[in-house]
Parts: sequence; structure tokens; C-alpha cells
Amino acid sequence: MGNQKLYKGSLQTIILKLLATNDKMYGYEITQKVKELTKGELKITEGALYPALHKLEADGLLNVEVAKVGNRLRKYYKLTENGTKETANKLEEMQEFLKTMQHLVNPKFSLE
Amino acid sequence: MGNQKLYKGSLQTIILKLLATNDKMYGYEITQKVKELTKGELKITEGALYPALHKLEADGLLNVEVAKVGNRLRKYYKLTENGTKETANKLEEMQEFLKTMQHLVNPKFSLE
DNA sequence: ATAAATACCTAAGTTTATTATGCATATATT
DNA sequence: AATATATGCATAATAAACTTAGGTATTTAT
Repeated sequence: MGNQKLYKGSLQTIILKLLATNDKMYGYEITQKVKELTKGELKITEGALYPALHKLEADGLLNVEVAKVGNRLRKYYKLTENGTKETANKLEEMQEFLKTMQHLVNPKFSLE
Repeated sequence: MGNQKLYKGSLQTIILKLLATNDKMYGYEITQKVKELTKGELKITEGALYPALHKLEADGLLNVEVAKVGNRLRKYYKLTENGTKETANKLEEMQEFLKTMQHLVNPKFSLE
């Protein structure tokens, strides 16, 4: 597993992008999806995830809908209208960041 | 300018990479070089830079050599042998991070 | 039975940066 | 000549975003 600390600052963007692709997801599902998509390279800890979800909800970017599956709770999160807009912004910023960083650390293989 | 907070965690790698390319540099020069290379997208603050340089030196990855230019001091930093090894590691981690992130936020344009 | 997986959560502490200062010399502008 | 900007170093207080460690409870696999 690579250097986890490089991912600092990108958690919100990752969550928003997943919800843009998957419509609605619950917390545990997000951790599993990220693990799967990154082949174990990135493991979202719950101590980071849940506060992040609560903040996104407080900021009006996510809606929550509680579901009961068997005897257990699930909280499904979904993008609000504002959340969809903000996702586009954050993805653009992320793309610019990745391009800049790629250029910085390896000019030969820059994306532009 | 994009989202500065995405760069959190990558400062050490950026410094090491610059020193791998430019042999020796002083602090202020690093801030200017980064601004130039990123076309103003990333501005290294001095409050982040100097403590980072001191830490890299304390960790034995950099050597410092003081020079006097006119009446003003410059502290030239240079990779140690260990620093060169660590730079290679950190650049590999960075490449993996960038690839993973690219894949996460935009699977279509993934680098592999 | 017991362990591991699923599912939520919070609090203390750490890391890494930003913001705000401070000091001093050199150069450009009014 | 006075003032602002650029060069060059540095630290301290604060903030942001995590990790680590802990808690509760249900479901499935061993």
C-alpha cells in the first residue's frame, strides 16, 4: 500500500464522485467500493468517513435516507442539486491538481 | 488557482524531486521554481517550506551549505545519499497515488 | 461458541499545512 | 530621498483533515 497521507484532502472529492456514479450509497458500502476500485491501495477509515459524510450533509451537498435492512440500519446518502454542482467543481480541481502534480514530478509523462 | 488543500502531504516529495533535478537549491529559489513550473497554480508558503526543509535535514535526507551573497545569507540544500534513495521511493509512491486517483475520479482517462 | 464481517458512531491525538508575525538586505518606484 | 517591492531567512498560533483507539449492535461464517 502506498503513502496514505498523499490522499489527505481528497476524501470529499472521492465520496462525491462515487455518489455521482452510483446514485445512492451507504457509508460501509463506500469504504468497500474504494477498497475494490483501488485494489486495496486506499482504505478509507471510518474515523475519517463518517465525519466527512456528516459535514457534506451539513453543507447541503448530500441528503440522507435511513433504511432498515433486517434489524440493522443503513444510511443512504445521495447528492443534492447543490451537491451535483459542487461535485463538478471538485472534479475539475482534482483534474487540475493531478495534471500539475504529474507535470511536477515527471514532466516527461505530463498529461499535456 | 485550484484547491491548495489537495497538495497536502506532497510538499516533501516536491522538494526532493526539485533537488534531484537541480542538484542544489535554496529555500526562496524553491518557492519561485514551483510557482514557475506550475504557472502559479501552486504557491509554497514559507511557513510550510522552512519547517519542511528543516525536517528533511534532521531526517538526514538533505545537507545544508550556507553561502553569502552580497550581505545576505542563502542556505543551499542538497540531497544526501539517503535522500536520493528516499526520493526514488517517494516518487514511486506519488506515481501510484496519481494513477490511483486518476482511475478513481475518471476511469475513462486512467493512465493504465 | 467464536470470530469475522457488516453497520453505525465519537474523541483524543497527530500531521501538515495556513496565517500572522518578525528581522534584515537589495532593488525598483515615486 | 522616501517608500514599496523583492529577496532571504525564521517561528508561533491556529486550523484542517486525518489516524488511532475506542464504543455499540446485528449478521454470517467457522
